[in-house]
Amino acid sequence: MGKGTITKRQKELLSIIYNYIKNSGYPPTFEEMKEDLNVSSNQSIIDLLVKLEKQDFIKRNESSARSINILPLGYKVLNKLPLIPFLGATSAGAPIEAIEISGEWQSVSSEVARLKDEVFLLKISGDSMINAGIDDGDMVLVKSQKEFFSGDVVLANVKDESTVKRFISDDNPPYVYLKPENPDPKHKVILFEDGMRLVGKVISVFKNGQWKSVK
Amino acid sequence: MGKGTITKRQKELLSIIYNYIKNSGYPPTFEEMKEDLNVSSNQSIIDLLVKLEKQDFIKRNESSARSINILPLGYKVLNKLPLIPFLGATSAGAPIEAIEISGEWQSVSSEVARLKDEVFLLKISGDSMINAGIDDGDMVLVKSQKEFFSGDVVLANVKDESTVKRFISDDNPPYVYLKPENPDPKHKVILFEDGMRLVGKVISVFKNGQWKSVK
DNA sequence: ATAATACCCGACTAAATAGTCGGGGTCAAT
DNA sequence: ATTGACCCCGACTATTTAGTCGGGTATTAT
Repeated sequence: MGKGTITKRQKELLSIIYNYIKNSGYPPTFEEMKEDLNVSSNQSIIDLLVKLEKQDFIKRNESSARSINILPLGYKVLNKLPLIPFLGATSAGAPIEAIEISGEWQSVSSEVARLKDEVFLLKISGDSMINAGIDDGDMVLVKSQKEFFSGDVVLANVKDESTVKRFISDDNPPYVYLKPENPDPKHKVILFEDGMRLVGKVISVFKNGQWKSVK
Repeated sequence: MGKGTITKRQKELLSIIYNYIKNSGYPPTFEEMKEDLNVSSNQSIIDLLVKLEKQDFIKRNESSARSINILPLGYKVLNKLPLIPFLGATSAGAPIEAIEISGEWQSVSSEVARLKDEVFLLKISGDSMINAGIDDGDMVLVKSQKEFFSGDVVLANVKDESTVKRFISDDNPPYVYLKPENPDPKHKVILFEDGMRLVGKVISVFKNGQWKSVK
């Protein structure tokens, strides 16, 4: 068997690693893998790990404890993503709400908590960004970050409200403000002032059943 | 300073741990934390870890390498969840597609890959479940799992297709099948047979701009 | 003044952990 | 028959890693 395939035993170990990480938040040691795989020799584990690594299912940091990463190919071969080809035409994710309203979701809460910092969806209300292709009721994907460039569509906290606008910053003359994308004069620019905070960048918008990137 | 507060140094270490996990997928060792915190003694790290632990910001597995978990309170104190109160009225998540189409997302790919196994969204095509409140074009949240109860709305793989139906299993007399929720007789029950596989439970459906749970 | 708290040092020990060495058995392909 | 891939054993070593010991300083509250 060559590259690209996986044997039963290799898959068993990969699955053990996957489950261990899922349950404890960090990867297993050799000892723990030996126990779970029901073998007594370190060499057995190493043999399998080396093969998993050669096929790009995992990555290891040598001489370092608990340092296995499962790579995308690894998740794929574990059949943990059986729907991906089907999902190709759709989209996927984890609504924070669904996770927080029910105790049923505790087991994934640590991963979700970590993920929540990175990206989240948001429902838009208002029409101040229609020229950027973001309409009332649309859902947008926001990536939480700290550095922004002029021209980014951002999610900002202004006083007690959150708003999505285009962020403009120019040095000459120096000015910084948030700009609505709607020609109607009732939408005014918001000068950047103390207490305002940029929360994240708006990456894409869900429209007509699919995701489009925001420019 | 008592329980519930956090000092500057403690927060620095917590932040170091957070970033390390985010970047490598597993927690740091004492040595790595010493380096990042710029101290030379293990005791410095232990002092801080013990205090973080007492305040329920982290959990450790004693005598075990790289075994720090950041607890929900820890994420909170790190101010990594600034939008949660606001998001309360909306929904959030990480579209798999958005992550895979752009190189920009590599840094979160390992978390996302892990999460993808747990929950994902799916766009429904067909009207076989309209009586369960799931219509053509709706987006549903599916939780990947292995145990199901009779009555659950499930995502099943039947031959080469995936379908969402209600799963029925009864002991007396013994029968197991998938049931459409549409009175039109063109939708027939699907008897459970070899090769069929239940992939996950349909938890909620996105409709009229908000998530509703599926019953 | 004294005590308590937070943070730190450097040298040390004990345990956990990854990795090595030199084998062996099975199975399928050549 | 022989080879190679795959998986395994048991004893071993080297390194990494957590934790200990006995201190110290600066700051703040009592």
